[in-house]
Amino acid sequence: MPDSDYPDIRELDIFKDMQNEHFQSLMRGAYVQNFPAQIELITEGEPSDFLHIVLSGTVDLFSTWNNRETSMATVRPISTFILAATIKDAPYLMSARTLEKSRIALIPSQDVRAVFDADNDFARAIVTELAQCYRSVIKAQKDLKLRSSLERLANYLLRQQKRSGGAPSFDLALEKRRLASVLGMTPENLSRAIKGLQPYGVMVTGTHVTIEDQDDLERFAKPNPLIDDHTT
Amino acid sequence: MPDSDYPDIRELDIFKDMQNEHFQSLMRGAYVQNFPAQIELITEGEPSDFLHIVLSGTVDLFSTWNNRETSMATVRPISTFILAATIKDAPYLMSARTLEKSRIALIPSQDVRAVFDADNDFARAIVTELAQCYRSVIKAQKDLKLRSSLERLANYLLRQQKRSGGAPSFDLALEKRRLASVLGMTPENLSRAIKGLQPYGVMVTGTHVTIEDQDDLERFAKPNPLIDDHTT
DNA sequence: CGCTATGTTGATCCATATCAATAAGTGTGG
DNA sequence: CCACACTTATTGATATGGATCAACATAGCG
Repeated sequence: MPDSDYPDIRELDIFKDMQNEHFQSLMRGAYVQNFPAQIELITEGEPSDFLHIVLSGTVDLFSTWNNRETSMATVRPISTFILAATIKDAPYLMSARTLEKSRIALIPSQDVRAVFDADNDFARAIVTELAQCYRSVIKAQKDLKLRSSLERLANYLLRQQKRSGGAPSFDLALEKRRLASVLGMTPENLSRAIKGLQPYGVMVTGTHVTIEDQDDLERFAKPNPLIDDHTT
Repeated sequence: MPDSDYPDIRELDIFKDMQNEHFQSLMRGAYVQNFPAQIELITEGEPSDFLHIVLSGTVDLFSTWNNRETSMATVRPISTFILAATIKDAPYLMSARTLEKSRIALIPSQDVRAVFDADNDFARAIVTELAQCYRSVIKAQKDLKLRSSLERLANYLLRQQKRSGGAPSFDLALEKRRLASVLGMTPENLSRAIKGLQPYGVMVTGTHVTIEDQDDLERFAKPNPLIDDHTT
C-alpha cells in the first residue's frame, strides 16, 4: 500500500486510538486497489474475506432477492464497510459495487479479528462504530415504515442539504435511479415525487436542487432527529 | 435484585465471559421490577439511563412519527434491549412497552459504560452482540424493501414455524394486530394476506397456524438465509 | 354476562408499480 | 467535434397492492 494512504486510514475513528504496532500489522497485510465504475466488489452470501475501506470514489451497498434488487446504502470516503460481517466471520448480507472509479483498501478479515482480540482500544472503537451503524439502520427502517415516499424524499432532500452545507441550493449526490432505490421506490415514482414537492418550493433541474421555501418544505417533511439526524 | 435472577442474567452471551467482580458491580446497581401489561417502559428520545433485560414476559419495541406508530421488534426472555443507546450514551431511538406482565432488570447505563471501559471481555462480547443486532436489522430491511406483504407474511410464518420446533402446526407468538405492524401492514391487510396464503396450504384459526403443504408454501415464500436466518 | 378491544369482511380510495413511449443526457469512436 | 448508441429521466395510461372507512363478528376480561 502506498504510504500516502496510511494517514487517511489511521485517522478513521476505528483506527485512530489503536496501538501503532497493531495498526502496522493490519497495514502490512492490506493492499489498495483502483477499480473502475460498476465493478462488483463483493457479493452477498460470500464469506467475508476482507474489511473494505473506501479511500476515494463511491460504493453502493445493495441486496437482491428473487430477481429484485434494492440499494441499501451508499458509502463515501473515508469509511469502512461490512465491518459486522468481518467481525462475526459471517457471510456478507449485502453486495457492493463501485458507482464511479474508486480506490479501495482491503484488509484481510482474519487480521482484523486477530487485532481485535489483541487490542482493547481497537475492540472498543469497533463497538462505537457498530453501535453507530446499528442506529443508522434503525433510523432508515423508521423512515421506511413510518413515511410515504413523498415524505421520505422531502426528508432526504433536507438531510442532503444539511450535509452539503445548508445552503438553499445543492446537488444530489446520487443518480436519480439509484436514489429511487435507496428511498424504496421506482424511478418513475421518484420523478413524480419531485414534481409533488414543487408546491412546497422544491426546484430540481437535473442533479441540482433548490429549496425555495425552507419553512414550507420543513412543515411538510417534519424532519425528526430520531430519524434524520445521522450524527448521533 | 433477588439472587434467583443472577444465574439467568449471568448466562447471557454479553455477560458470561466477564470478570465476576465486574458482573457483581453491575448487579449491585441493578434492580428488577415486575410490570403489568401495556406499560411504557421507555420513550424514544429520552436519554438512555438503563440497560434493560427482559427476564420474563414480552416487550414490544416501537417507534412513532407524525401520529403514526410501527412495531420495530419484539423482545423475549432472556435478552437485553437498547444496548446501542446505552453504549453510545445517546437517546433511545425506539420506545418500549410490555405486551404482557413482564419482569425486567434495569442496569444503570453509566455502570454498563464504566464496566465496558474496564473489562475487555465484556467489551468484546458487546461487539458480537451489536454485530448480531446490526445484521438482524439489515435482514429486516431487506425483507421490507424486497418483498410484498404477502411474501413477508409467508416467510414470517416459516421462520416462526422453525423457531417453534419445525412442526407443521404452531402458534403465532403475537397478537395479529401487532404482527401486522411488525410486518409493515394494516390489520385488515393481514387478515386478507392470511386468506391469500390459503391456496398455498396455510390454515390459520385464531392464533393457531397449520402449514399443510410445506413445499408449496416454501416455493411461494422463497426463504433465504441472508434474510430469514436469524442465527448468523 | 356484558363491555371493550381485537379480528374479519366488504366497499372504496389512493399510492405506487408497471408498461409503453419519448426525451434528454452521456460516453465513444470516427 | 460531431454523430451515434446507450443509458437514464420523464411523461402518460393503466393496473394493483395496500390503506382507509365502515359495519359486523368474536373473543377476552372484569
